[in-house]
Parts: sequence; C-alpha cells; structure tokens
Amino acid sequence: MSIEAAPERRARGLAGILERHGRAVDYPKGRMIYATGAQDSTMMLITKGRVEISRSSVDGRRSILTHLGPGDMLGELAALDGGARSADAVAATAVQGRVLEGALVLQRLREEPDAALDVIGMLCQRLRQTSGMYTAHMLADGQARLARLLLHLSEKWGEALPGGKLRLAERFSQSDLGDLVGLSRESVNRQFRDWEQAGVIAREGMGIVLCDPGALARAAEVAE
Amino acid sequence: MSIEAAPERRARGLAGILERHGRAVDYPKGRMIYATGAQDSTMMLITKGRVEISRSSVDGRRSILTHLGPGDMLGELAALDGGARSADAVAATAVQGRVLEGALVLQRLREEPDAALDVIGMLCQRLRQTSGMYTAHMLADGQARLARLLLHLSEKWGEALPGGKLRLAERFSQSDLGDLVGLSRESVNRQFRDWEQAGVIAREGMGIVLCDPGALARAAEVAE
DNA sequence: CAGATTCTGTGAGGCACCTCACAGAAGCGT
DNA sequence: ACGCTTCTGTGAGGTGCCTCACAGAATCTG
Repeated sequence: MSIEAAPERRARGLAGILERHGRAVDYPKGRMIYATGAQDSTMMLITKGRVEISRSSVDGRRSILTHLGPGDMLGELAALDGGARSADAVAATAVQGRVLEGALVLQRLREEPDAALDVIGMLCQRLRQTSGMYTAHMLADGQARLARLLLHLSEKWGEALPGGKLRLAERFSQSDLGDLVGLSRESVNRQFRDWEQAGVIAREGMGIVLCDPGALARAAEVAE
Repeated sequence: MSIEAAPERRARGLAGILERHGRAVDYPKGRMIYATGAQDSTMMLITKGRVEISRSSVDGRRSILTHLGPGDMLGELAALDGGARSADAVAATAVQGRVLEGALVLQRLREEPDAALDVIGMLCQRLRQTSGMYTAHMLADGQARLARLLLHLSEKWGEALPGGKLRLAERFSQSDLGDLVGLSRESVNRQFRDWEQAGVIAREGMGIVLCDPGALARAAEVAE
C-alpha cells in the first residue's frame, strides 16, 4: 500500500542506517543543531528529546514548522541534496541522537535500493504534511488551525485519558503554539479561554487536556 | 553538489523513464486530471501546456499551490507512495503529456539506483519549495508575498525584455494570482494599481511587465 | 455581431487578528 | 528563599485584508 515504513520496518530503512553507522551526539536544551543557510550536510536520528524546526524573519518573527521526537530524523534535506540547510533546528529539551555524513548516507542508498525507496516514502510523507499545512493556512481561520494543531500534537505527544480525553504531556507554551499556527500569543490565549469556558479543553498545571476532541475536530474541519 | 538534475540530465532520470515508457495523453483546457482524495496512482510528464495544482475548501475557497509546465511532472506523490491524491490538477490550457502507472515507475527505480537518487533530489527540491512557501506565508504580508510571486512566476513563465525588464507571457488572472498567494482578487488589483502608478509594473493587454524587478525584490525580502 | 461570461476597477464598511501595555503567576538558578 | 526570567491573562486601540456591491472592459461562443 504505502512505501512509508511502519515503525518496526523503519529500522531497516534510513533510520536503521543511522542507528548502525551514525555516531552518538547530544545537545543541551536550547542549543542550535542546524542553522538556516549553513552548508554542512550531516543528518541526525533523534533517540531522545525534542527538536524544534523553525524559520525566522529578519524582524524576529518566528514560524515553527514542527517539533520532532525520538525516531524522527532531521537534516535530511541538506544531507540528501547537498544544498543549504532549509531551517533552524534547536534542541527544545536535552537531545540525544545519532548523526551521519550525507555523503555516506547517499553511498549506502546506492547500495541498498530498498533503503532508497524507503527514503522516497519518507520524503513523500513530509511533502504531504507540509503542503497540507500550507493549504490549511491559506484556507482555514485561526481558530480552525489551532484546533487542528491541538489534535495533531496530541497524536504525537499526547496520552489517552479515560473517557476519550487526551492529555498533552509535553509542555508547549502559548507562544510556541502561536508560532506553530501563525497566531499571536494573545490570540492563542483568548481562544483557550473561550474553549476552557465551553468545556472543550482544560488546563492542568503544565499541559493541556483535550476534554472534547470531537468539538475540536468539528472546529478544525470547517475549512478543507 | 546537488542531486537535483539539470534539465538535460533529467531526461535520464524520472522524466526519461516517463518519456520512454509512458503513453501519450492529452486533455482539453479546463479538464480535471487528478482529483484530491482519488486513489489512482499514475503520474504524468507534461510535454505541452500548463497545469494548475490546487486545493479547495468546502465553502469554495481555493488555494493554488503552483502552475506546472513542459518538463514538469505531476502526480508523483500518489504514484510513489500509493496514497490518495493530495491535490487537484486541472488543465489550465490544453495539455499534452505522458503517463505511467506508479507501480511501473517503482519497478524501474528498483532497477536503476541512479534514477531513484534522481527522484530523491526532485522530492527534496519540492520540499524546499513548499516549506519556503509556507514560511513565507507565515512571515510576510500580502504585498511581500505578491511581489515574491511575480518574480517567481517570471522566472518560469516570463521572457526577458531589454533594460532588465521581464514580461509575463502566460496569462494569469488577478483572481488566480490571489489564490496563489492567499489574497482576494480585489487586494491584488489594488496593489497592482499602486505599483503601476509607481512605475514598478505595467499592464500590456494580456500579461504584465515587471518594469523594476529590483523594487519588487526589495518589497519581497522585507520578511525572511 | 449580439449575448453571455469572465475579468477588471473601485468604494464602503466590517472583522479577525495584531500590537502595545501592564500585572500577576509560575518556573529556575544560585 | 530570593530575585530573574519566562509564561499567562486581559483590555484598548489599530489595521490589513476581506466581503459586498456595482459598473465597465475584455474575451469567448454560437
């Protein structure tokens, strides 16, 4: 059906190559791993921690593309095509990973056609995700994008609670959430206040509980 | 340096495979080639004409991702990963091309490692472009995005005029341009009026002349 | 060439979202 | 425990861009 590998198969694909041949590295929280425009060409598999991928404008505005976690890879673009780094990567928490030179990755791919197909599958999925984000941003308003974001994040970083509820375990500041969907921090805050009063979400010290994912899904699918 | 193939090399890569093994097709202007969500999995090389790639929301709003022309390929995502079509493709003019089943493409790629690397390069470039569009939309205002669009379009569809000017030969309606950058048709019109008065662009019946690409570039790079 | 359709031009008014400003709460380091 | 930084909450006011409305120009179509 899909080339995109299931987790257990991935270890045989690109991730497997990094696991077997990469060298271990770690970064403290806040350290920049890759910088936009840089010409280096390693790539990295995250084994522990969280990495924020973002771009910034000259006047300091920031757009977060995604947060990556264990099992995810970063830096593939520059590693695979030899171009400049296309975004900043910053350790959002302490991070451990394994890195490998792009040239070595390419050499491996030439020898293992299946791994190359695996990479193609991964890139296809990234492309679907990115172009989905783009059109969502064009077609949906802030509320819909934020609802969509919460659901999306909870898939990756959330834990299921009894009653169909979901809890976002990892900490995301309102300002981060804003930068993820293109809203100001204040707008995120006001939307949260409304949803909280409506019983759709609840705040639990650090972390957010999605009490009514269905309502969020409805808010999210207004467009598209 | 880059895997991404130069035009003459491309014929040996994926495009070459489609050229040699694909079957010829043509579509009249306005005909839908691929529809979002559909499960077919062919891909196509354009030999003549222009194809619009877009997505629409339920309430009729439309977001145009790009316009493709001769030498470009479409449908690779669904063909390569077997997933559903990720966008609509409509013939913006009469179109001729060559199509091939995704499964056959994959088979070819397995036999020709270089072709697989070529595909990886192509996907990387698409990913750079798409994520660039995304962050531009997050960080830049309408004017900057429109300026950027004109420069971008003129690279692909424009012809150089004496004095560093550029002419957009193909016809793009203001409404299309709006859907390409996420502005209303009226906003595009008003911006054009201002630029025309400032001597930055000129209208020439059908088509737009960029009299002062430098000014546009300056307007475009305010952000990012 | 008449009629239909699509495109362009422009004003008036509205709203979603932003920016600024400030205050309190919570986490963090020494 | 203390201050320091980062995060949250909320109002007031501004604005970029949208929607609606309509008229004229251009382009298709029989």
